[in-house]
Amino acid sequence: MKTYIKDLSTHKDSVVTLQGWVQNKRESKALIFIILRDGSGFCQCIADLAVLGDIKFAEASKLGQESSISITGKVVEDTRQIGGFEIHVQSIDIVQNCADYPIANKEHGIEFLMDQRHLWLRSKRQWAIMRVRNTVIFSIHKFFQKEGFVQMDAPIFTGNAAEGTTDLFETDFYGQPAYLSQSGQLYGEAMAMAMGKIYTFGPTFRSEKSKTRRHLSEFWMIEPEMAFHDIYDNMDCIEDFVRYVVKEVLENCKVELELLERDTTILEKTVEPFIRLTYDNAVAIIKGEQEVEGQTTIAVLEQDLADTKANIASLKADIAEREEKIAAGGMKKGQVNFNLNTIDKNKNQIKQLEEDERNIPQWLDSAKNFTYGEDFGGSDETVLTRMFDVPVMVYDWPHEVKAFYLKRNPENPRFARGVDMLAPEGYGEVVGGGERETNEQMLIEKINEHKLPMEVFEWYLDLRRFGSVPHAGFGLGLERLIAWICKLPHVRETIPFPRMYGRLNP
RNA sequence: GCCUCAUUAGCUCAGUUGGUUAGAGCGACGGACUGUUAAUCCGCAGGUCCCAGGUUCGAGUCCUGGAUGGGGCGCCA
Repeated sequence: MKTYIKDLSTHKDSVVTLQGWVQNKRESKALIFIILRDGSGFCQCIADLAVLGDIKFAEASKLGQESSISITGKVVEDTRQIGGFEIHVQSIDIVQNCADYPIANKEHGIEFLMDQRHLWLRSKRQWAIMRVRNTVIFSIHKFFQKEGFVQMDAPIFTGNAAEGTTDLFETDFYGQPAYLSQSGQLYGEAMAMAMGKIYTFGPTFRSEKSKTRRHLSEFWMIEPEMAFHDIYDNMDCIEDFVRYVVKEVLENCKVELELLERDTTILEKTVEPFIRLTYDNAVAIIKGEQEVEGQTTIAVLEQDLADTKANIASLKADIAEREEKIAAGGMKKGQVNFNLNTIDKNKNQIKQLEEDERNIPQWLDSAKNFTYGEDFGGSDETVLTRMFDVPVMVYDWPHEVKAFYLKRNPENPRFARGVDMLAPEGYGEVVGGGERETNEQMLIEKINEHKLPMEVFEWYLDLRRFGSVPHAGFGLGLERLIAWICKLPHVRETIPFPRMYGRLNP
């Protein structure tokens, strides 16, 4: 039976052997501090010259970052350490000593890190994110299984587009064109008529040339579909589902969230009811015509812009002050380095803030001039969710802007019964779904309206000919959910090897 | 497809109005020192200033075009 770092608390004061990699190392004449990582966690190991002897100690002191080793030593409680324990080393076996590991313990640029993705996955932040991803995936399955859903796999090769507008990746399927799946939903509907409640969990491909923090070319989507469910049942399901997953992460990923420095207040708020708004209502809020808790979006955004400007000014003042101090001289070298590093960090922050400074006025403009009847843009979602601290569900959309398969509101046919769930803190659309059209004639009209080839939808129309029932479902973007839960600046860090516009390797 | 910002040492960045031999920190390497938390201190090495044209007595700096990357819009989860 092997021992892992996560289980050290059960081995207090006994001697164990750990196998792993040198994450970092500090050395002196008689002591070496090795931060060992074994995939399950991180642990400081102290090697003493008096214990190891000259030869072994010299070997250990030469260990490069990410060298692979096996360490035997005593487990000692030490509250200063991450896991609360450290190892007093008795012996070290070197599996491989390596040198010149490319990723240093310092700030790197995103392009460099993405090129080193195969190695970057080993670093602490990425370790934490991948473990949150694992917990999210596992809890998604747990939720649907406990609710009686049947998991199904939709095909990845498809002969048609579910929604004509999106760009598809074309491949060659024995001489005829085929497209990589951009949604398993239509197949999910067929399966729901067989199983009652189903969910898909699979990869999705979209060749949108989008370079934003929310887009990947290959991402994972979860698509439940439920027979005898309407739009309101659907919203209940979305809410229960998202609440459950967030709760599971909060319970099982404490160490990871702490490592990511995630403020969990907003996540804990998901126990409260989510906000439900009709499209009309949401538009009024976006345009600043309707207040939320005494404030309009316009006022909030203008305040955000003012805050951003003030932040930039104070960071610049801080830099100037530090530069002045350094120039004045008399500072120790260590202090100078510290100040230089801080200046670098501030400059990076200023760059990000300056992008906000450029973007916020655009968003403000777009919100003020929002045309009723249009779909929300990314910035409109940001503006809307900025007003609330729980997820927002917007439903009953103008039918023209939504997919052909959505049901019309029988009381007001201008609206289609779609629903989008927008995550707080500016993360925007995480879920899109709705109640499906059950009337065959309405569907045929819509397919024609969208200029889609009727023949490939014949099988889909069969679902309306044989025992058609009200049904609803939604699609959840796994990476967007993880990005929000971890509060990451970009979805690219939520998937082991991201595929996006301009990025196919490694 | 459109808009915008950027590209200088292995990495993160300075480089003033165009002006002599392009700088710093981190990392690497050599040494000193220490229950250290990105330790600290001393020393040393390290450059096709993204590419191609142009303006100029003179270009890292200005202009034109291109490549690559960041961010935003459209589109979407």
